[in-house]
Amino acid sequence: MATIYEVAKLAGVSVSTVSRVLNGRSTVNQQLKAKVDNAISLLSYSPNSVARSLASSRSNSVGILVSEINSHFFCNMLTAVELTLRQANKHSIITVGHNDLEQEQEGVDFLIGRNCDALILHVEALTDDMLRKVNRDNTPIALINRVVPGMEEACISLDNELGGYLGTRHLIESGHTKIAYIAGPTSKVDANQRLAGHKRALKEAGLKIDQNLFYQGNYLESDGVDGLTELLKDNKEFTALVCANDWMASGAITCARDMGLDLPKDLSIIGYDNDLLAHLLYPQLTTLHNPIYDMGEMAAKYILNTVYKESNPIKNLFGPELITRNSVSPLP
Amino acid sequence: MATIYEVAKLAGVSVSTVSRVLNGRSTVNQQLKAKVDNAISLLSYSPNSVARSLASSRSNSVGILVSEINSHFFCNMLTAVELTLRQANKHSIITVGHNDLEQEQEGVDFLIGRNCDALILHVEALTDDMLRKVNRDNTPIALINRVVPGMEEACISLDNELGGYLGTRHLIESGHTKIAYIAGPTSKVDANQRLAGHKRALKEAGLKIDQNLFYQGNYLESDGVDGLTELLKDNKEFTALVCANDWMASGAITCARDMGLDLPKDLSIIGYDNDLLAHLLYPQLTTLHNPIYDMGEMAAKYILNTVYKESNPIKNLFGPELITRNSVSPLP
DNA sequence: AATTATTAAGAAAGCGCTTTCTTAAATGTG
DNA sequence: CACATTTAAGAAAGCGCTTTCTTAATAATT
Repeated sequence: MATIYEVAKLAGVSVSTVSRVLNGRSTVNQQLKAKVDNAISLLSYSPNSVARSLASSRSNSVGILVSEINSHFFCNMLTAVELTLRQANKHSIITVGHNDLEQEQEGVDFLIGRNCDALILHVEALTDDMLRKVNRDNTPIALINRVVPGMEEACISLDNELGGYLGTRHLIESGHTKIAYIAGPTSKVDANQRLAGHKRALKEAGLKIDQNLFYQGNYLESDGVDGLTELLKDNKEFTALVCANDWMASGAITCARDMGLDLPKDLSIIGYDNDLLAHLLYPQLTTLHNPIYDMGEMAAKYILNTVYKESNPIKNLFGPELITRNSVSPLP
Repeated sequence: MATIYEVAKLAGVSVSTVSRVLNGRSTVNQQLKAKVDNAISLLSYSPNSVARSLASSRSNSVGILVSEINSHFFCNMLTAVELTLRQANKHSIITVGHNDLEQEQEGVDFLIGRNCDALILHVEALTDDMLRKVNRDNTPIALINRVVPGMEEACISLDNELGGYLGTRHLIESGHTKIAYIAGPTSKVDANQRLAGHKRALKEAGLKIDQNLFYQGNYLESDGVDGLTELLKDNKEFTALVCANDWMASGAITCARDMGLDLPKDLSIIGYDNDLLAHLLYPQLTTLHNPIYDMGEMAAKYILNTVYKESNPIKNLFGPELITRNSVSPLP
């Protein structure tokens, strides 16, 4: 790899001049600029961004840390973030934290050590204090799916409670009154919010909350199977089932079919997230759209605003939207 | 952020000594080491990897460039690569090329400029020559799903032809003789290989290749719908359908159901890739497993061997495996 | 024409580390 | 005890850039 010195030598100018044409800042004489450009292409020179970054303490790249990378959900988010940043000529450095405190911590350190101009995080293990500290220490942060007190304007999140409410209300409006629920893990804020919305809808309709119609799941497909199996025991009565995410709904659908139920006539099912799989299921799943793509885009735009002087309008709270397909049937 | 100087000052030693304990190379006096360790934790010092990388021209990170990041396929691969590297204490810098020559080129330059010790690439636009050049220029490369003459040992690929053969042979063994085919784009090597395998199986069984039973698709779900619609026109006779990937098979299944066909009795369908969606479809899809996770892991191991002196056994060619589910029914 | 203000380009310092070179101390040898 | 050999720690150079500081040349002002 050629260095800036070789370019300067070949062009017969100083390195400062080369640096200037490289960065297009101060005006450089046209002829000199031409010479430099020529030398650059002759040597097929490409500046070393590590050196650049060290010297300028900027890097034109933002660090992205996600919990996992093995689901469509995160891919969707990453695609949006990467694309938005790329369009602004910024690079993405993507790292994975596996929901583990140590790994998330290490990931953040790595990204900061790499001179990232900012971070976009989707993390669970790091505490609010840690996040606030990083933010104070001169590395701007955007947070997805999390609200940290004191840095609200940097948080892009989803109104999970509203989604929970809308889903259950849809069932109620379709005539259902006996509604079972398979919940997500209590350790996750979003799962609790979704459940809270469900309860609000029941309450509003004057329906009682029946602990017999509740199953504690963990967001996995198998929890849908186990949950519905459990709920169907003892001939409990219900005509509709709310699952806190689409994967559990998928498991429930498989289970219901295996039990010989005719969907959606015998049982209406509703999911959450509008994952890619929702429209592949049979019957196609009615669910709540989780606009994670848009949220990723928004987080990127927030960073472009704070670090790179753009001025995009920012929206911090996103609303889920009911997507009606074929897994809910009205009760007469 | 504290620097190595502050650590040295606080510990009362020279920066060289701090650097030595940091890198654990030459022996350092126990007492001094203790002092340094103490100073490090007192200042919660974390070395700047940009500076480190510039000084040592190593970075302990490998660059990963993939075509896209919005599919389960790539996520799977990335997960494997990231995990394998992480376990060896190496970091991953992930970038996306969007199958565009300029973007792929830029991505490679970015990663090299970031002093990546090596690259793992899943690219289509970059030419063989370009890849060989990068490889010669001192940046070791591993290639996934591509074979570049002259650097075979760095290429991890799938025997697509074999998969094509196995799928069609499975149908033939189940008694089918009239088999339609929805192909992937001719611009993709893997698509052509899959088709070649299909033809070999037909030939071997003495069946003729019928152009009427062929549809040219593009790997999209909608191509499955369009393809089957087209094939069903004019009452063409066939009892089985091979799709060059699972997404097209998914489209075909939806289409078949919409046309009132009873699957798999009226039509056997087989896919390719064993994408996550395969087991969600109804009927669950018989398909060929594409071991992309294992391939990603292998590519990472190859890099660990060449750059970081490990010595894992390397396998360059992976074989697909038939996964039988419920979308193929035997003909009497 | 003499002075000041502006501009363009070079010189050099510095970003935060690693690593080679040097020096001083500790150890071994006859 | 004088000398050679090994070892541990510090000094300093350098990685490839950016950016501030200088200086020289040009333009503007009175």
